[in-house]
Amino acid sequence: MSHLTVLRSYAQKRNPAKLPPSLLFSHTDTTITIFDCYPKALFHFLVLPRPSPTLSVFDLASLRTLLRGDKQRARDVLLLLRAEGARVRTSIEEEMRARYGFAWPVWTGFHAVPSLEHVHLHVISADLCAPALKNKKHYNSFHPKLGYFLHLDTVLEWFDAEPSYYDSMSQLKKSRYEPLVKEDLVCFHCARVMHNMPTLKAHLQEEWDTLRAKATSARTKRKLENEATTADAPPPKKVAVDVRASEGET
DNA sequence: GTTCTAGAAC
DNA sequence: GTTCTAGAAC
Repeated sequence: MSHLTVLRSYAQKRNPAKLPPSLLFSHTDTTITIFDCYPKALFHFLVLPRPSPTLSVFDLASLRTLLRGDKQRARDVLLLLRAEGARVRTSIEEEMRARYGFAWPVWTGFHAVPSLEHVHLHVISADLCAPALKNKKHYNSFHPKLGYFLHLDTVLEWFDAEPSYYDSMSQLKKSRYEPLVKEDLVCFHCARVMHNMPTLKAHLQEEWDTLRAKATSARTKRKLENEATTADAPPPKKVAVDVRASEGET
């Protein structure tokens, strides 16, 4: 089996439950959600639409083939992916709180020029802190404002635009998108230009650490205020020290 | 998609 | 001399 068609092979499984648990996150009658094998963020899943009698693997070869086939059917598939993507996002947010004590944004969208066959919706946490994120293409392909990463809601808006606009966008021309991944490394948090990948990765980690510190100190502050209004609450001395320490950083 | 590595960049 | 990128090979 070629590595280029590995996603198709998953989507075609009659019984997805037999996929290894290290790969399969969840499935429905119409979708299969897997863990990305090379996660580019702390949380990174792929939602795959499953073929059916009215939706062949050829229709699902890529977002491009899907959009250029029957338009109403394409919209229906995207709506299924959106619904499942929303469920996955909710699971991610629960896990974010459990593991890290706060939840941060999650992006759902497609690469304009995919490397693997079969439509796959990325559901990825907005940190881009992961060992498998190694080069400029990896980073730029998920940058939320660059244009290569197509947010699902943006693609759905194409359906309500002028038909000529839909026809134009659904071409997903390589010549339009491929140059984008070669652009400068711009931090998606603060828009600063980073001069190489090691510098960018260290900076992204700092940005996420700051995000976490702010979120958890805000929560601790709220908690302290609540306790202050409760007469019988014991003075939370250790926590109070932590709050002063983290507030001093900002 | 990843790995490997030559040679550019520092 | 070492780090880093980017293109070839898979």
